[in-house]
Formats: sequence, structure tokens, C-alpha cells
Amino acid sequence: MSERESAGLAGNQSTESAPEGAPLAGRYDPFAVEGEWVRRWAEEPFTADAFSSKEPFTIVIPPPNVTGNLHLGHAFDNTIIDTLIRFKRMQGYEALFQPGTDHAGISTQVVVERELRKEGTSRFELGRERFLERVWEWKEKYGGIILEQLQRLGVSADWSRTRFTMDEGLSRAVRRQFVELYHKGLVYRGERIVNWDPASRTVLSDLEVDREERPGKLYHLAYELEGGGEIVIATVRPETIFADVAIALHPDDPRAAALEGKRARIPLTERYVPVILDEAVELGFGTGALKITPAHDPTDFEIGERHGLPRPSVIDLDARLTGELVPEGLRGLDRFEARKRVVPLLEEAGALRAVEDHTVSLGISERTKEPVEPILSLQWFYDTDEAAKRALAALDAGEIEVHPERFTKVNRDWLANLRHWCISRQLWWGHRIPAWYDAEGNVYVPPLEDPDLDPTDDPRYQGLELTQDEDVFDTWFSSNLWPFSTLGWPDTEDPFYKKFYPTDVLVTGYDIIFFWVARMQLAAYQFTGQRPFKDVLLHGLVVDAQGQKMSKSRGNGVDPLDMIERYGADALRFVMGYVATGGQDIRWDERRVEMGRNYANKLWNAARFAMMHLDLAQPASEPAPERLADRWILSRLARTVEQVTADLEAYDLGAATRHLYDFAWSEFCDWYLEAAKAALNEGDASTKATLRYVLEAILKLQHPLMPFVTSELYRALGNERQLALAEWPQARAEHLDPAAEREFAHLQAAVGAVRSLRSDAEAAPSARLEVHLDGPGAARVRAVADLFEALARARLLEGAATGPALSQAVPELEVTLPLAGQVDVAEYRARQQRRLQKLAQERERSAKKLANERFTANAPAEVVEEERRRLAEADDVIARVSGLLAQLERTAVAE
RNA sequence: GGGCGAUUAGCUCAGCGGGAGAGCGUCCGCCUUACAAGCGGAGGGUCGGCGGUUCGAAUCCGUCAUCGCCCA
Repeated sequence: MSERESAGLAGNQSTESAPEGAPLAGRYDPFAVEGEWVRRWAEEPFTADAFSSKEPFTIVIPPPNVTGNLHLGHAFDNTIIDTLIRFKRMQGYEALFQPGTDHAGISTQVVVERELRKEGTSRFELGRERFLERVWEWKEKYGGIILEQLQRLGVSADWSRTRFTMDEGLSRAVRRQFVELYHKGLVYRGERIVNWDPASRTVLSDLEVDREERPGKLYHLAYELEGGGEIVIATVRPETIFADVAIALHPDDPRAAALEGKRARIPLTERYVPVILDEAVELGFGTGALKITPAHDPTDFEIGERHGLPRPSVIDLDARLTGELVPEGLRGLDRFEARKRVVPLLEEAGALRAVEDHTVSLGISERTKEPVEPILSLQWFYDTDEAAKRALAALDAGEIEVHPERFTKVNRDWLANLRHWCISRQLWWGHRIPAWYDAEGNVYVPPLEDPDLDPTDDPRYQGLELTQDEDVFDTWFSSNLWPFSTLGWPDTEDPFYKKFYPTDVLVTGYDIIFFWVARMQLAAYQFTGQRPFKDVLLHGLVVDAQGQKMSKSRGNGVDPLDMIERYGADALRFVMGYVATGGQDIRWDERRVEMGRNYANKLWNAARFAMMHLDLAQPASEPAPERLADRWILSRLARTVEQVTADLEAYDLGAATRHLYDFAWSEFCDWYLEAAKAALNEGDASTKATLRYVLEAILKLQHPLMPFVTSELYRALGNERQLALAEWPQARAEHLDPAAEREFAHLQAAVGAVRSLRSDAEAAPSARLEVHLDGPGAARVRAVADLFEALARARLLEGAATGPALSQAVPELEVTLPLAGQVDVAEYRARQQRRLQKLAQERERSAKKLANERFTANAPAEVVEEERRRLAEADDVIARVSGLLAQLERTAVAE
């Protein structure tokens, strides 16, 4: 407590060195404030009550990798989530922010293997069991870092419910999923062409492979035909000729009839393969003839299937050439090395006819960046057809709404074109596949009634020698269950599952629609029969100042923790709220963080000012506004509450942030606080009540996005209960006061005129001016003369100015400043003339519109009315400004 | 090849059918007792081009251009 006071609100005791006794500016220091709240929210988390009578509101975190550090994408996700959660909590919902992490199979395994390599050992030396112990140790040590970083960001997750995809409960869920799918015949084991990553030595799903265009060569190779002649094929992979099983031509190829069925000799070998016809051959490409290598190319695999061809393999799991079919000199060579070596051999043999430059499309492992090798392999596949159909129907029925709407199509198209998902991975870190095999290769999977029963413990299989599948599941095969596995599923009686599922909103980047969002839809309908979430809120990606993706390898990443250290967490969160518009990518701009920091400081100082005048020992009282400024700010507040609430309910954080920022800074701080000063100095009770009410309302409205500074200030205002648990402000209809808004706007225009004149007359801001008012609006200003005089720093004089003077016109009002000394009038005159021109243009536009019968006939009455008002106002101001200019000419002449 | 997004002030971006806005930067003046991370004043934009719809277009439609992303 004392620590906080010395650094914080008690004020001007900054740690910065300054002359003794000199008054120091009050400056918000986030570091003196945020730490304590971070600790508090970690130690007493916002626990959700499964048995409360409140309506639930649930968001599950997109689980970050245990290997990861917080990056701006996480900061973006979690700021949005936390803002919505805090908002709903204050609105009276039983809000659950479900946190946790993901085991990230490949990434984590790679990290730990790297450690082992440094120690001079390997996972193979350690063996599976000891290796897994090491990974768990690593996870316990480092896996929680990212959650601590999220706490630093101030998120109000229910830390007592933190889950990990490899927790016992979540592991049961994964096992249950597989067993159920197996017994329904929806997962199967099959030999297919898969994406093999030789670096991590595992298969990858299509999604984990990036396509890349790279320069390459197209080799034209001549195959001798049996009985004379030759056929020239084109290939980008000459090293795979040894696995050829056919030469294919398109049926429409003019050579088709003559060549079909003939046999051709593979160069460098004595092996002959038949010429076949298949429509998959592209007619115009290369030489029109294609070598068919079913074990090393997905298209060739399909052609091979159609023609019942064998599928010999010549590339092993290390991507080296292997097997009897490969000439001895090439055996054991890496695929790329082999290509280099085989080309001269082909040339020597007279088989190489041409080499063309050719752009090849290469699959690159998303994780290791190694070119993937298509190989033939026995893997587990998930037939998602049925689940996709249900998810698709639900999407079409609007059961799940995607925001922004345009992403619905992306989600839809993926579901509609889904291929069977390869779910097995040749890793050790992950959920081990619960399938066992006997000596003949028959498959044994736990029974549906008891998924936890290993077949080795199953009485029915006693005496059988069963061994479990060595492989684990794709990490996404567990994170697809996240919205319900974290809530207790498969225990559908779990109170949290019953209360908080289906969840309300899923918040994540649009880049993860396929990987995660759509797969959760598949799993949810498959296993819970319900949608996983009502809404999907997708945000853009944070890119660097040049518009490039941030990445470790580019070294262009921005560390959110660095931002927090330099500007405070609220400032970082402010940016995230400010830029959360329409799923647009975010070009990182540090000026925004400064904006957030400055805003936090503004709020801090506004509160500091208020506290100088408020009697905090007294309980807050209901404002009963009497003065114009109080009526005005309460009216503006009522509108702001309504607006910001609507913005947040529409998940439009960008709009909410801007609306509140504008109100708090431009209206409350710039105008209201200045207007209230005199009344506060007099100790006016109703102004005090209004000030306290509006300030607290701003803190409440701003709390979800900027929890630290608002919580601290709310406490400093004497509130015992923390702000996070306060009630969301109501838009008070009885505070709406159009008359006050109109009068205050008029006052603002009058004050603006004085300020403008002050500048024209080159008078210091501190100088007290004396001004005359003229025109029909003058009386309205006189009615609040004290306010006017305080805001304008001017004294109101009676009567009209006699000597030389400068005037400024606003609607229905002229403000005149008598000139004491010599002032350069040229600039003033030029400005007034420019203004006159602009006004004339506007007048013309209005007049033209109103002269147009189609406008007056077709436009809504209020629009026409507004146009009439504008015309009248323009006329009014034009007359005044012209009068002033004429006056100026006369005095100038008179001088 | 298919789809999507962007193009608005010097910079970064809001606005998306009824008079062009913000922050930063620029110019002028200020330590005006909450805040110089601030205050007051000012300057700055054929809202990418062309065509169309409409009484009315930055906003809707078409088309072209440039940049970017996703899918194949």
C-alpha cells in the first residue's frame, strides 16, 4: 500500500531527479501500478462458477504452444478476448475465460532434441520412455512461461482451470475420439502417398506443407522402345526413374494408338516398362509423355492405381536413394545429390535430349522448412466427409456466425473440399495412437464401451502378442476438441461442460481458419452434436512497418513484452483495441503505443485533478445536474455509454475504443474539466457529484481494454471492491439533454472564436482579454457568462467596440476583440477571405440542392430540413464575415 | 487459374449512401496551479483512374491499374 502510494497517486514524488522542492508534473508510471494487479489477478483469478444462476459467457483461449513466447498475435487475440470477457463479466454474466496450452508435437520434440544434441546424445540413445521424461521436464520448466506473459498482459482468465492438451483428462478425450471414430469406420489405416518431412522424420498433413515456386530444370529423357525407336519423356526428377513402372500418354495424343502397350527401357537399367494411356497426362506439357512413378508422386500414384501397376520405392525415410532397382553407384545418396550425379550418367548413356529451365512447385515443411518428399506410407487417416457435411449445413444455417462475414466463405470452401486427414505422426511427443497389432498385422482398438481399456488388458485377447502403434496423433487431432475437452468432455455430466458449453465466441487470426476453426467445427458436431461456439471473431495479422510478416528468421518481430516494459500493458492493449477493425492486417506502428501510453496518462491526470476536489470520504451521490456543463457532460456520457456498449456487443473493439477515447479526451478532459473548475473551486456539490459519476463511468467503460490504470484509479477513488467486479454503466435516458447539448455547442463556438482571435492578435494564452459580443446569439452566451469567461480567459464587455478591433463570426454571433497595440492584420484578413470563399461554396451547394425539385421531392424530410438550416446558417455567417471585412477596410482606410 | 483484401492528409489508419476524420508529423503561440506523454491556434486531401446507379457516391455496381494474402 505504502509502496503504491509513494510511486503513484500521492503524486508529485517522482523518482526522477529534480531540483529540490520544484513542483513535478504528475505522470502515470505503469510499472508502479501494474505489478501489483498482475500478482493479484494471478493469485486470486477470476474463477467461473459452474453453479451460479448467472447466464454464462465463455471464451476458450486459442492455446499457445508450450514452446512459444508471447508474440503480437497472442497479444492481439488475448486483448480482444479479455476485453470481451471483462465487459461481459461487468454486465453480469458468469464469464469464463478458459486458459491453457497446446503440446505442439513437432515443435516441442524438435526443441528437446536440439538440447539432447548439445549434450551429445539423442532420443534414440535415451529411448522413448526417458525421452518423454525429458520432454515433460522441459514442459514443466518452460511450458508455463507464455501463461505468465499473458498474466503480464493483464488477462482475467480463470487460472485455476488451466489446461494442457496432454493432461490426463484431455488425453482421455483424444483417445475417446479415436476409438469412437474407429468403431464408426471413420478412421482407417491405409497406404497412401503422404508428405514426408525427412528433417523431422514424420509425415505431415497437407496443411502443414507450404507450396513454393522454385527455379528448376525439366529434363527430356529418351527411353528406347522395344523393337526399335524411342520415346522421350520430360521430368523434373530424373533421379526417380528407377522407380518408374510405365510411360503414359494422353489418349488423344497422336502417338497413342501406335505406342500403347509397347515396352520402353528405363535408361541406365535393363528394366522395361509399358506405355499406357491416361487422361491425367497433360497434352501440351513437356514432350507429352510422362514417366509414371507411383511411389514418389501423388498423381502417378493415382494413375498407377487405375492401371493396376506395382509401386516400387527407391527413396528411403532419410530421402536417400535405396533398393535393388537403383544402380549401385547412386545408392545411399541424398535425393538432390543423386539428381546431380544421375544427369551426367544419362548424358553419357545418350539418353539426355534436352534440359529446359522450369519453375517447379515444391512442398516445404512448414515447421522445418525442408522440402517434403512424397512417399508411400502406411498411415492413419480420418474420413471427415460426414462431419464436414454436418458442419457445412450448420454454417449455412447460420448456426455459427463468422465475423467479418466474408470469412464464412473461406471456412465453407475448406469444409466443402476436405480431403481425408492424415492424423498419425512419427513422433514420440504426443498422444500415442491407441491401436495395437498382432503378428499378422491385425488391428486391435479399445472397445467403444471402455475406450480406456488397453487391448492387452482385454480378457478377449489374452494370449495374443500385441504391440501398440509407435506413432502419435497430429497435434490438431487434440486441439480440435479444445472447446469441450477443456470443459470436461467426454464427461458430459461435468458441471462446467453443462454450464459453459457451447462456448460463445472464438477469437483468433484468420490464418488459422483451416487448421483449427474448421476442425473444431468438425469435432464439435461429431462428438457433442452441438456447435462449438456461436460466433467466430477473426482478426488480422500483425505485420511489420514494411508490410512483411513478422518472423524469427527475418528478425523483424516486435516483442510485446518489450512494448509492455517501455509503455505499460495498458498502452499495448490500447493499440490492440484501436486497430481491431474488420479483420484487416495490422501494420505495426509504435506511435500507436505512444498514443495508448499518453491516453493512460491523461486518464491518470484527470483522476488526479478530480481527486483534488472530491471529498472521497463521502460516498458517491447521485448527480443532480444544475449547471450547463454538468447537464451537458451527463448527456454526452449517456450517449457514449450507449454507443460503446453497442460497439462491444457487436464485437467492434475499434469503434468502442475510438468512441470512448474521443469522449474521455476531447469532451471530458478538454471541455468538461475546464468548465467545471470554477464550480469546483466554489465547492459546488452537484458538480462534484457529476464529476465523480462521469469519471467513474469512464473508468468502468475503459476497464475492459485498459484494466490496470482504471483499476488503480477506481481504487484511489475510494472504492473497496475492485473495478473488474463493478457493474457496467447504464445509459441513463433521464440524462439526455438536447437543450444543454445545443447551448454548450454554442458556447464552444463562442469560446473557439475568442481563442482564434487571441491567436490572430498574438496574445499570450495567459493574457486576460476583453471582448464584445454581438448578434442574436449573444444573449445565450451571456446567460452563461462565467463559464464563457473562464473557458475563453476573457472578460465580457457591454456595448460595441469603438476603436480598431478584430472580430470573428460564428453562427448568430460576432465576437470582437478591441486592439490595444499594432497587429498585423494581413494574415487575419486573408484567413477571413478564405473562409468567406469556403462558406460561399457551401452556400452554393446547399442552394443548388434545394433548387433541385427531385431533391426536395425524393430526399427524406429531415435531410431537406437540414439542408435548409445549412443554407440559412451559411447566409448568416457570410453576412457577418463580409460585414467584418468591410469594417476592417473602413478602419484600415481611416487609419 | 479461382477467391479475398487494400488503395482516404507527409506517415499510420478510421469512416463505407446525405456537409472529409483521428494520432503522429508540420507551422504559430504557451510550463494558462490535472496532465509539456500537455494546452490553445493554424495549415494540409480531384477519398487510385475511368464509367454507371441515385435527388445525392469516399461509401453501391462495373471496369482498369498497383500492392498484398489465401486456395489449386
